[in-house]
Amino acid sequence: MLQKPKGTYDVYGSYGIKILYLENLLHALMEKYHYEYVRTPIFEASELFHRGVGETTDIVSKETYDFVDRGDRNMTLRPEGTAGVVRSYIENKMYGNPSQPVKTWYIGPMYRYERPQSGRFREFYQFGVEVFGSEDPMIDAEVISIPVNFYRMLGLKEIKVNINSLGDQESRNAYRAALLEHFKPHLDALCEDCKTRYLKNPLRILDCKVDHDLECMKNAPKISDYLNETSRHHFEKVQHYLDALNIPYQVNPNVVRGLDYYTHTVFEVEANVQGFGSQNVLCGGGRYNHLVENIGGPSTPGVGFALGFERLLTALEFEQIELEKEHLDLYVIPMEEAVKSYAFALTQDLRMNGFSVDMDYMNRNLKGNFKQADRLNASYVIIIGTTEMENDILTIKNNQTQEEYKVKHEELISFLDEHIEEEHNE
RNA sequence: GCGUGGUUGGUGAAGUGGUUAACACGGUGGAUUGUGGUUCCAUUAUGCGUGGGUUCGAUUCCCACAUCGCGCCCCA
Repeated sequence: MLQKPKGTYDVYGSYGIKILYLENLLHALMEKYHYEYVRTPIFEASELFHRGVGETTDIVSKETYDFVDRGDRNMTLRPEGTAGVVRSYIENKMYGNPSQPVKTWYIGPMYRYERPQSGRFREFYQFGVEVFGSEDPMIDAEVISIPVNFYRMLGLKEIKVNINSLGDQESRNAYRAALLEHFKPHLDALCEDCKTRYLKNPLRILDCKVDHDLECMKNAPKISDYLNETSRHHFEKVQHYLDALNIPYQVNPNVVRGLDYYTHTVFEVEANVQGFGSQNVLCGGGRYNHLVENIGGPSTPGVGFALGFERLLTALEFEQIELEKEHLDLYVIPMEEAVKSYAFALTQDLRMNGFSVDMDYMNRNLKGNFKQADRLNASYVIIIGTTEMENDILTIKNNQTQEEYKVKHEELISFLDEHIEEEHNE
């Protein structure tokens, strides 16, 4: 038996209904926020993902899906959305748009060569947002508000917003130096991973789960003490605007995010779901004022975030939140061979009039057909026998109340408009 | 990449070195119920992840591989 590749999954059945529901919800939400849709290639020149990300590059490249195409070009399946959108922003000269800032959203599959784990796949779907061209802290708050509102709409109650500021380049460098200085005498006490982090990415030591309780972790220097005037001011404004939106948050100095390109605001949204394990961060993002420049564009500030679908759906499951159910307006039952084409044509006609309609294709008996109608969660059932066909009068039954009606064929649409409209309004 | 536990039908699963792979749900057909959602009957895996080995014989033992789960690394 051929199997799907490791770390991938098929979408079908009820999972498909959920995914489409989430996507439609996000689509509608983005229209309200007035962001524009962008779609970039699933593969890009490898170089794109290896630039602007700083010194963790060697690690990052090991976790991407790389391949050489027939023209000997090094290509990489995108591991995230930001780089591609930034590339597109530069290449299409969106910085020249008369309308600024440029606010974009995207949705699609991403690829990382990692060991699959709970809520983590090699092919996974992300939704994200990137805003270019404004340094206003209000934009930071707006971007944070998007996942918060989205999760609220879904009914996730136990969410926690953690924010932090890494400051501008100057602040960040000063802080980094202070961290190195602080941990130097304690190096022996740190775990092996943290020793590596000390060399590669000292900020991430603060994130460590193993050394969490060490004394030298607790009294480590705080980024807030190293923010210069501009950075401090920006961060205060972000909080001010979040307050204005009534979004609860927590300033958490340990939120540092993985990559080096972040400046000023960084944030994560966690789900505090029972039994959800270590993978409880639902989304993350921040401001990147130098990324566009690093990738070869004009100096342009940016803010963005991304959220994963897989982990979100796991969280919704844990919280037992039900999304859309399968629903059908009408189920058509032909009672015998002779009326099948009549029933078939009726089905088609009703579909073109805006109803969701299905019918029996299995030659089931009446009992089996009612069962099928229940399975499909049909609101109404139309039973067609020879009598119905000859008189052109249809037997239609409300599947919940079991009320039965006889309706002339030509009056069917207005009958349904009336009755099914009611259902939708309930 | 490292460690660890799984892999039996449409689903949840029990089980054993030797030909009936339990039970439940679901599916289909039939009977009964005035046109279904009740009850009853029948039927539903020549098959136990893949490949090799041990054996007279393996779904059951051993090895390898694949894959899923959990933890670690990493998390853009």
